[in-house]
Amino acid sequence: MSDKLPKLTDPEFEIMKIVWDRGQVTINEVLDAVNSLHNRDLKRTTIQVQMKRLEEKGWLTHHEEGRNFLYESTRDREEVSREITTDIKKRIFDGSYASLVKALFHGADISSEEIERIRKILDEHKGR
Amino acid sequence: MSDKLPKLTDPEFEIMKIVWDRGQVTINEVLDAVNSLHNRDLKRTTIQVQMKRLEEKGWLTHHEEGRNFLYESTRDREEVSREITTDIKKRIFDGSYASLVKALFHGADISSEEIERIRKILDEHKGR
DNA sequence: GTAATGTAACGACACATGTCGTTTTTATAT
DNA sequence: ATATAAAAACGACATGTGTCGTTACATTAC
Repeated sequence: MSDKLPKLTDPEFEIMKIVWDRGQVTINEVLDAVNSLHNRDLKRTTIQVQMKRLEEKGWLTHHEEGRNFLYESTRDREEVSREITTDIKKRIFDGSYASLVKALFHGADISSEEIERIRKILDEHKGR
Repeated sequence: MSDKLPKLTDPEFEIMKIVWDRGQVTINEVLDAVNSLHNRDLKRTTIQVQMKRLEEKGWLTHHEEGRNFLYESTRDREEVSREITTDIKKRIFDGSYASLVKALFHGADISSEEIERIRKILDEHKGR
């Protein structure tokens, strides 16, 4: 259980997603990915500063690779996803799984496949 | 489906929770609740400014009641909860319910009651 | 009617965030 | 060794946040 890191802002989270997708990235890769994925036209320095701040906050590390820095995440994507959902559950739904799930499904059209998958997940937690 | 409002910060959300709990509140009620619930010692002006900003953002309205303002939420609590979970699902789990639920349950000890309740919720969504 | 008390309004300030332009460094190609 | 090109560092700036102190206003108690 690694330490709690400072919260991510939206743009920071977008960058983290790209880092998780690719494992190791240069600033330029992130720049291109952000701009094409989100139809933006951010400048290189913008991404650079964001990533520097992410490093200051402990979410990224880098090492030099020739002329470039290669950045990678310090945190496992799944671990972070879990933390986020758990936090939402606690903060918004008073810790109740059922309340969260109910809010999540309310008025939604879920495919039978999704429902089956979720059932399976439930089954795995039967024993405990 | 009301308009998307600006995101809430953490302190703002704490205030909204208190407002939802009570329906109509004065600034002093919120102040007392925040300070006792979270062991803080915030000043009245702090809460006042927060609530004013919440009103500017569209989350609260107020009317005068004698010497005080009475504030209330413009948004239904459940509706907001739903929006938040749906947003998390989209932004973090690429829209997959199953991924979210899986992350949520990972390594957790859920009571059989909770599991049953969740099963019921699933059943209700069977038909569609 | 005036004093005391409780509220709302105003203005402030430090820190974080999102975004860049410019300068310095470093590596590569001659 | 030097010019060029790419990348990193630096510094900046507007806006948003969290937190107050102080001032002005209204209500209640004499």
